[in-house]
Amino acid sequence: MPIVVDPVQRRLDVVAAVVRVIRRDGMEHVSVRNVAREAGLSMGSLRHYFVSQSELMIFAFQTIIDRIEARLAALQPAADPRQRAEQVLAELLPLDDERRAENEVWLAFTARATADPALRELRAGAYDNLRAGCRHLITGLSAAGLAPTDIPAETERLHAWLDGLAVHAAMRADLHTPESLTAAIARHLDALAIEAKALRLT
Amino acid sequence: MPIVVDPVQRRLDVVAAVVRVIRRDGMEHVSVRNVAREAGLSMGSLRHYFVSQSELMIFAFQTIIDRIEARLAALQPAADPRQRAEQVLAELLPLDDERRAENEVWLAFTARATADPALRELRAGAYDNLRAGCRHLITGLSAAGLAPTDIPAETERLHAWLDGLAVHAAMRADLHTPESLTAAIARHLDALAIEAKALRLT
DNA sequence: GTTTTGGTAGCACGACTGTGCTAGTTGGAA
DNA sequence: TTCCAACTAGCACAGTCGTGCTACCAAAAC
Repeated sequence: MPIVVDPVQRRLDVVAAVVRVIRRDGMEHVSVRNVAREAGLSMGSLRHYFVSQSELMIFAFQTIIDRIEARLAALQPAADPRQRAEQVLAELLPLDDERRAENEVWLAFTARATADPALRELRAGAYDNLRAGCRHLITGLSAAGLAPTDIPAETERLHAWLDGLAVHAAMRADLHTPESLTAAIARHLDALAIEAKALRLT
Repeated sequence: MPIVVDPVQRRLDVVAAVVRVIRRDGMEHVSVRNVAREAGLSMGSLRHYFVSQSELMIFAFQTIIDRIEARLAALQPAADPRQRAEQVLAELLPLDDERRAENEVWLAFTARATADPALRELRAGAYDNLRAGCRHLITGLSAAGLAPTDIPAETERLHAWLDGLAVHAAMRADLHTPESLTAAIARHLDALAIEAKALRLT
């Protein structure tokens, strides 16, 4: 073997190249050749790590998903449900460059997944996981009297609001600063608490 | 001239073909050839109506945007702010096949617009218009005591929730029935009213 | 009648696509 | 040393891409 390079790391390097191409040129320019060039590999070499383009796309999407879920899992869970919710939601919104990139790429894959069965399945799984995470947050808040007791309804509302805000942040990054996004988080959580309190009094 | 066909109608027919290709095969298969075949035209004929692919894409996106905004404008505005809000929000969510198709295609264009300056501009304009519409609804609700008085904050919240729900409906059409979507609208508007009332009492 | 105009059709070109395939190269194992 | 597996490189093929271009046709204008 030549210079020993961890094959796992190589595959991740290729994913990084995919991400750069998507962000710079758009999903429609993600070809085997472009990715190979971006990764500094020959076509043949790239094909040694990914036998087909579809395998490459699936691995790239899965890697992005894994990274986001790993970051969430690594959070030191706050005991206070309100703090916990702020923590998790802040982790899921594009508050820094890394997450801005992730968010853009996520959207690109999400769109492509509509017409690609394999990507569709990955997307559905990620959707379900995020929905479960939202439900968990709402359950905690609700138990503390900080959210209404209709768990499914508030879960759906939080989930839709969260993804919508992420889409908006990707569409108009100039209008959505880290400050405005964190403020939006606080506002939604405040609203849930106020509503819960009002419902309790009736 | 041969059979006289309204050139405006022809262009709209081509847009319909674009929509079908996007829904059936995905945005990456929208080529001049595929669209021409889908529209029952030769390549040369298609190019008589659209000199370039980019002009075709821009016109198609603009047409979708116009159609949605025209449908909104055609609504008989209810006097009651709550009914008005329900009316408008229901018009913007994919409650029937026509709007499901529009929603899917809208998402595809939205993704493509990230790397295409011309589409980006159209998208930004549509975003601003929808945001203004949300602001209008919130202003009416707020004046009637049915929404908190922080107009910008509630506008952003409504807008994000709305677009997020539309994305979710496109991603998991099976989980988002017309019934669940209209229920979600009612729930969010109820929440705004409850919150407004609670804030007024403090 | 001829000319003009609006529309249709499709070939040709060069560029790019994914993938099959062969050849070569390198470093550790036998 | 020989051998082998991991890896790199890139050519070849068939197909698709957007677009430039010419040819053709039918009806309206002249």
